Amino acid sequence: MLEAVSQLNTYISVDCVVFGYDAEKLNVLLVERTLSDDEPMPDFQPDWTLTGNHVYEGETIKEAATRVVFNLTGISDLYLEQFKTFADPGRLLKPKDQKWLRSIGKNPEERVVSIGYFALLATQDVSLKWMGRRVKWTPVKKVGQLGFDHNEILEQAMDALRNKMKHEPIGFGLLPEKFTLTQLQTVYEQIFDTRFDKRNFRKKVNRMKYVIPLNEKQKGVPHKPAQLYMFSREVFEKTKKELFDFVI
Amino acid sequence: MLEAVSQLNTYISVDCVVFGYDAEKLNVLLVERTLSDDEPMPDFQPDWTLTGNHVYEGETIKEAATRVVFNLTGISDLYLEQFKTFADPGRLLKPKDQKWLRSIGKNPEERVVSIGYFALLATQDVSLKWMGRRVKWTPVKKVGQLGFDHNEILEQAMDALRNKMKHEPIGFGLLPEKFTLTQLQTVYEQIFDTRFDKRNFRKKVNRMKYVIPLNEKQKGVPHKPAQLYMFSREVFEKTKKELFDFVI
DNA sequence: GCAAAAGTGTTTCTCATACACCCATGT
DNA sequence: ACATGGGTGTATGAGAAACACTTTTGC
Repeated sequence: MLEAVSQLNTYISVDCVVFGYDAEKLNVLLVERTLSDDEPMPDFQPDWTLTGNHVYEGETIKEAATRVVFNLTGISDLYLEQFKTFADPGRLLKPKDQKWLRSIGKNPEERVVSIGYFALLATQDVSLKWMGRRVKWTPVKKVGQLGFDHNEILEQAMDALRNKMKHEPIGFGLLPEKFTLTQLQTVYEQIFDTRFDKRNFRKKVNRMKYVIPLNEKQKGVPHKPAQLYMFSREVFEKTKKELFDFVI
Repeated sequence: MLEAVSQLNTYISVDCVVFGYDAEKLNVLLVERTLSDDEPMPDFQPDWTLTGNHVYEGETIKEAATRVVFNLTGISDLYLEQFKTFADPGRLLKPKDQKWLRSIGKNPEERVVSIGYFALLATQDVSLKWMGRRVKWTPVKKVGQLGFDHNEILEQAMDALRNKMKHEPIGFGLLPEKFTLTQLQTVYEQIFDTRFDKRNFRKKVNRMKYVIPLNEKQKGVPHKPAQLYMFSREVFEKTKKELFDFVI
């Protein structure tokens, strides 16, 4: 039984909001919540939660978050950022959450600290791994009621994502390595729920020396094939200027 | 003995990086770290740490952070933001940290989660409270070696402060309610370690409708007295526009 | 009257915004 | 040939940046 090893730290967990963009919309990775087989509980209807886990002994919290994402996606080289910690008493008071806590042998009165991370992926790069539970992508706009306080965590992750995307070039993390300018524009339009003018958007991107055109075009599309681009973090780090813009 | 009450949560603490601006430079609030009187330990030289405390039973983490700041400053109406959580194993392995942990009856092997908050104040609004320990303002640029991993936490708080100040109007939290434009400019110059052109700065601030001139001027200064201004969060919330600027 | 900081205007250049048509490909 | 998205230029207005002198007060 693994639990004995990690017992000491069952009160520290990481929850990962894994965002995956599929060329049309933003999705989030959910796993089914069931009770362990040892302890069947017929009145527990499975539902869905964000992905998360305890932090193991000796493991840093970022390692724990990386492990959680890797176990489900096989990907470890991705944008991953700690955005907020959830540790209020009574954040897991719903009857179903309490049942679940008891089923894994936890005292449901005890406070659980969840450190929230969000991660960015292009869904096309991923094939989901079966880890003994059902796993699925769900469009963020269609997420229903989640287990624990995960609707709250998802909302705050979206806020953090939007905020960061406004000022730093992380949107590329949602695209495949080679992408078209229309794909890039669509990512921002989807996440900010707005539209941009194509010509102005491209003029702006043109000034960003870290968005680099490749000697390559789309293939097999039933229209004029688009130029492919890549993002270079190295060039970004060299060319960015510090800015000062407390907002009007 | 208070400890019995809060025993369950000694593994969750908040650390508050309280920034205070004194019209010249940015300071941070430090408290002296000593061992409890019951357990004198002659080879433990007092040193300094950020302010922090356990989270009490039934208390939210933000309440805990507010309490920590209030106990030392008497102020509860201030900018306070959770910026990062520190929970890695071995973050308190220095011999002095281990001694201190043992002195309060904690197992030094056990992981301690610290949720980091930063707070903003004008030092002139504050008279520090004696809470059984020495407390002082120290210029951020002159902070020496702190206890625990608090140098790391302070650095990350500075990063978070700078980042937020670039894009949101929180610099006002470091000034008294009524301030001059030169004071405002100096805050930003100090924190970003740069200089701005006075005329251009004032033109920019002029466009910010939420920086409101008062019918009041400085008094008793040996030069032309400056116009006083205040910040209005309400006006800000109404007039800000969402912006889109992944940085060049 | 002098020391000290407050306050103010113009020019130049870059960027944001608004807007409509031709191009290359697959079927 | 036609349907589909790719790709491009110009004009206008706002803001960023650079730059030097006059004003008001306390002493």
